[in-house]
Amino acid sequence: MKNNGKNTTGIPVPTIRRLPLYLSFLKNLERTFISAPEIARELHIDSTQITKDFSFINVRGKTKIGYQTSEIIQIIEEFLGYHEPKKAFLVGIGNLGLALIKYNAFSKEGLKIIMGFDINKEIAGTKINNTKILNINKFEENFSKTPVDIGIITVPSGHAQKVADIMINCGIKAIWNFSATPISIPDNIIVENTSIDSGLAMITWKLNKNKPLIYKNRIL
Amino acid sequence: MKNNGKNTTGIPVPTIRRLPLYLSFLKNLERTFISAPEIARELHIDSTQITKDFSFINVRGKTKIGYQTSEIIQIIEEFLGYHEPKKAFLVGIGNLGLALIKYNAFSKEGLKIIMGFDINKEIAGTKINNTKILNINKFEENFSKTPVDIGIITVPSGHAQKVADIMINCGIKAIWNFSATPISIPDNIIVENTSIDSGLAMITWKLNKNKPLIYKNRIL
DNA sequence: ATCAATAAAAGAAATATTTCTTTATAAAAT
DNA sequence: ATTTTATAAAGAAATATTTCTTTTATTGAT
Repeated sequence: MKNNGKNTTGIPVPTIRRLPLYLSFLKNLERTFISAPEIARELHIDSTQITKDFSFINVRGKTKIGYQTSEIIQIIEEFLGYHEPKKAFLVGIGNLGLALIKYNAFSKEGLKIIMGFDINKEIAGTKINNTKILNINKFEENFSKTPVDIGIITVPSGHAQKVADIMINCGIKAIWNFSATPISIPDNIIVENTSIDSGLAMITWKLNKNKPLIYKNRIL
Repeated sequence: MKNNGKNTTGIPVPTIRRLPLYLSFLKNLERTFISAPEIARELHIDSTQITKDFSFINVRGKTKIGYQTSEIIQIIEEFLGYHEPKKAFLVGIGNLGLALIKYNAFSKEGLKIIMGFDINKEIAGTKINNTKILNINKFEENFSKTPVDIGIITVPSGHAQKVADIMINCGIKAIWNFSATPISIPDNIIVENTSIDSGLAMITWKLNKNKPLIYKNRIL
């Protein structure tokens, strides 16, 4: 099967994945200016990669001084759309679903989980952190009333596809899939698989190899 | 800063990250044989990439027939070390920490969280899913008694480095960091940052770009 | 038995990403 | 004012990864 989509933006996907890392680091920093080599030492990322990453999103630094932290933060947040919050429905009020609903950081990162759904009838009608939980059969109805951009899937593997189908049917734009099973979706819908298992795969593989540094760059 | 570690194994990191995906897909499959093009259609990954990935780990298929599912499963599990379980201590019994401890799949994936720790004195002494929860000041003591390979960090951002320091001090081999803040570690310790934020960054960026397919390969 | 079709395998090519090298610049020190 | 030093910036090179192309093998159909 061929796949003809191209990364036409010129900005590498790994760069985008590193941005939240920079953001988190810089926000905990009590400094007005910081140089790329300094960030490099702390984050164990090659310093030229940092300057390259910054240049992709048009963050400019001053020779001998470094980059202005507030400017980097502002530009990254702007780039990632933190200032125009996206709404989401979450399906699967298990442990992970609960964790995500309660995860405070999302609100600062432009994500609002405005409703949760589950098959379990006992939790339907309850509230978690001001987020209403409803039965999954109310998904479509609520979507029509208040459409959201993102559908978050935190159900057990076996049920992920069914949930995805409901979301697709409603016309959702993006699906964030936390289940271990990959889901089938039409090509015009955005999917992001955040698989905990992939992290575990990396760590166990590194452990088995028993080498200190496996790959050039720590943050893929 | 230069970084001289090389990926000397020849097997690409993205390939390793895709392995759990194949595994999950194949385990839900009631088939003795499957071809790469078929997997490709389901997973939306280029079929030649699948054959390449399989060839890296010495999975061999038969022309016109495809690959034997049980063989792929067996080899991937072997490669990722699922058969020789790794032990872990987890620090930070918040929502995410709880979710991970209760996450059943780990046991099948070669990870055993054998103890949990937190600063909250109220939960010290309790049990979650047969996993003892203790005060963080008991970490070192328990580590000496039953050393583990992996330390899992699920504390809020501000505390991640402190926890990492405790782990490093005990001589842990690998740290799996779920906090948003990157941690500083000596180069001989394995780190894996599983950042939920990086997934969110991707999804919001894709949404902002509003294009159907952003990158050639969906699973990085 | 031969032919057509499907799919794996291997290698080549293309692309993406990282790393290195050089140059330019501005601040600090002499 | 001049020199030194730290650092950003830009481009080149190297490397890694993906995608394409060709070859080969095997099944099933004629």
